[in-house]
Amino acid sequence: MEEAVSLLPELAIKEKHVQEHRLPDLADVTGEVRMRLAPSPSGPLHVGHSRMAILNDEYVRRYGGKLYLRIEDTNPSNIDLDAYHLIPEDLEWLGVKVHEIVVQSKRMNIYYNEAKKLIERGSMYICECQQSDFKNLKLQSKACPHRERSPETNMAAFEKMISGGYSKGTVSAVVKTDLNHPNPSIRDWIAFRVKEETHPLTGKTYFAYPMMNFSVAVDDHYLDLTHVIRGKDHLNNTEKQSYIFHYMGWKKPHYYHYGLVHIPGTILKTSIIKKGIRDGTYSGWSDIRLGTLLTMKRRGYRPETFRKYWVGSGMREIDSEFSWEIFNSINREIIDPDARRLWFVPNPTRLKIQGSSELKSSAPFHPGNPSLGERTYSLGSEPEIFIPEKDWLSIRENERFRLKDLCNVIRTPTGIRYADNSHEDLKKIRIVQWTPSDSSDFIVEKPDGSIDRGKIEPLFSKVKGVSQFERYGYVNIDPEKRVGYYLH
RNA sequence: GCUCCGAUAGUGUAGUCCGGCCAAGCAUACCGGCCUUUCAAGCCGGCGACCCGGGUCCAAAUCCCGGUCGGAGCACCA
Repeated sequence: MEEAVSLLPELAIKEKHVQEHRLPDLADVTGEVRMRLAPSPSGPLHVGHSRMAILNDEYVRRYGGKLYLRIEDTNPSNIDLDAYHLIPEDLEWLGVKVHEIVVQSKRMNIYYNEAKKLIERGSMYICECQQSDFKNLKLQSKACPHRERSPETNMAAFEKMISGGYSKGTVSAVVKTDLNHPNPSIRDWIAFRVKEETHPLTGKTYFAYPMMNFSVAVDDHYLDLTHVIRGKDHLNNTEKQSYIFHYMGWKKPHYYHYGLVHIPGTILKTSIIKKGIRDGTYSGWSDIRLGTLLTMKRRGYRPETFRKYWVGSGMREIDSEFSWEIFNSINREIIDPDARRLWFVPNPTRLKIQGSSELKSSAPFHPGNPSLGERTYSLGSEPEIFIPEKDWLSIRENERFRLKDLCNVIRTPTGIRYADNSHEDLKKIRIVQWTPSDSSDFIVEKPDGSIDRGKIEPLFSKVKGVSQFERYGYVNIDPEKRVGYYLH
């Protein structure tokens, strides 16, 4: 290797420029790791979710081990049945290797059993206070009247609770913590509550559902997780969950909390998207305006882009702004080598090239990759063509400009006239893309919800996937529908 | 208000735990040049940052204290 470097000094220089970010090592790794992704099934995944998926996957790949997908469906009022299959599909597309899927609603008896152990040990009690009373007492660091009841009484109440003996809001199972804890939300937190809704998966089987902090602690233990990576918004939850680990004498996994990312310029909130789909504002989960993985896939983003971006962002606890600029630049690097060039003319203006003999055009599908072939058109004499209205409006009379890969023309008072086909002053004159008169109508849907209508050159039918519309942008095209989805 | 986090160029980050190799690296954006029949890509060069104030130390982006700014959580969501 050293020899090679000295023989090719430019290689050594190159080496310096490809330095990539590497995620920090995890603490206390002994052999394999076991980690998890824990989304709630309220809808498909979006860009924000992709971070936790990629980060966890990266580490399981680095150290070997097991990655669980744990569907957290213990709140029957916030479940979308489609999410149970959409989430694994999103992950597969992202290239995240899930080894096992765990569904919490199928583990209810595990949670009940652990709760009973805590009740026996006097670490959990059943509270029958009014919600507001319970809250007020806690704020004053005072115990509620049910806190010191005997384990037997609590056990009986818990049995009644899980068999449907209480109605919603009248009872809860509470984990004893520390009533003097400075953070009121950490004081005696609720572990189970009654839900009367029908659960999409288990129907009316259960009446008492665990709160996230309880089921997460129990599952993290029984799945024998070594490391947990999640957003900073879980910092308080980590502290709440640690009480369970402490009471049970369980060994805690290592926790990492990455900072929150603000993702500008797109719609991510599942509740808003759902409402929009219901009332017809959005066409579905892959509506062009959304930030779901389904939408991004449809626009032509590559899964590798997500991985590279999130690995580069690391695991710091700083909050940050998602950079579309950088994200798109990563994606561009991946797609550009295969992106065929095409001419698309938005808002076309039809012009006749006066005074021309028969014209022919020939342009490569990719200037950097001649093997992708070329597109050629024979136009006859004095052909009609389309150019973008925007260009036409800014071209002055007598201005000589070039129709790319065709010929130079001059604007006359009434239209355009053939000038020449000199390549000499290409750097000085305006070069405009054009399409022949027999071009197809084509529509480009853009992420801001707007639509560009125009003409696309006939040979677009040979192209599928992401192409680069010259002087316009990258577009993922659907030749059948004659529609493209704007990428960047 | 309370609790807990954090602060490196326009943006995203490396370095911070174990102070010196950091007169701070990389990417992106921007500027200039080359190449090019795209306002794409590529290549070369450039601009640009350790929040502020004290302290410890031979030495601080790194440790300590105070301030400022930003963020998260705050109880029957996950």
